[in-house]
Amino acid sequence: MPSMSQHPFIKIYQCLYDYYGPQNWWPAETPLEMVVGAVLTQNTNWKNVEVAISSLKRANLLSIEALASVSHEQLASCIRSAGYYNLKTKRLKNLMNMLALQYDSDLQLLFAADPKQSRRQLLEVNGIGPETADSILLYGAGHAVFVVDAYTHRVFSRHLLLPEECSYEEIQETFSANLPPDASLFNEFHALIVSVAKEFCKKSTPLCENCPLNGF
DNA sequence: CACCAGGCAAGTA
DNA sequence: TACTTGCATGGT
Repeated sequence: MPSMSQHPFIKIYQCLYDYYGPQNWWPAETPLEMVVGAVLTQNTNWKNVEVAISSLKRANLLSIEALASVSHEQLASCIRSAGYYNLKTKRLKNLMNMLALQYDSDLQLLFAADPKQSRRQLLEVNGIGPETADSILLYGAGHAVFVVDAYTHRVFSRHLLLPEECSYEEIQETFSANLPPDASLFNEFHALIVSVAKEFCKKSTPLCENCPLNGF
């Protein structure tokens, strides 16, 4: 029988899952909504993103074609609440244009392609970095790609499970090497890390008092 | 008032 | 290559 100790981070995952239960990410009604949300939530509170997505729905702009063709001004005003709205307007349009050109405006073609190829294509878009690309691959396409974010680094470095100084790829590789490659597991784990970071591992509170991860 | 939030790219030396 | 800065709203 395969030993669980082949995958040391499983115990951390189970600890968080026992504490919080399933998180049911990504919070989106459609694949495109997920993709748009991934751009809008860059360095931004999710609550502000929800308002922006509602605004996009109301304006009937949640299609690749509409987002690509709408004026900069109208799109920017719709997503104003998500912050960096001029920047994110360009980023959304860059991404929609790539999807139109490279994937015939069909997200399913992007999702069905080899994840390494999809990732390269996404990273070529100005405004799409590793976290946004990997979020789309995991939560949109359902590929077993571990998503790293500021919370991941803070929680794991504070609990001495990762060094303070390490790159995105190093963190991602650490998780991949210490977990079975299971998209559902990666999905829940990332969302659970966000939950525990918000409750116990805040930037302003250097000590993670009563954190369920104390002891690892 | 200061600080923070599910990043990323461009500028500088 | 390694640091720094701009981007911006809304909640605590």
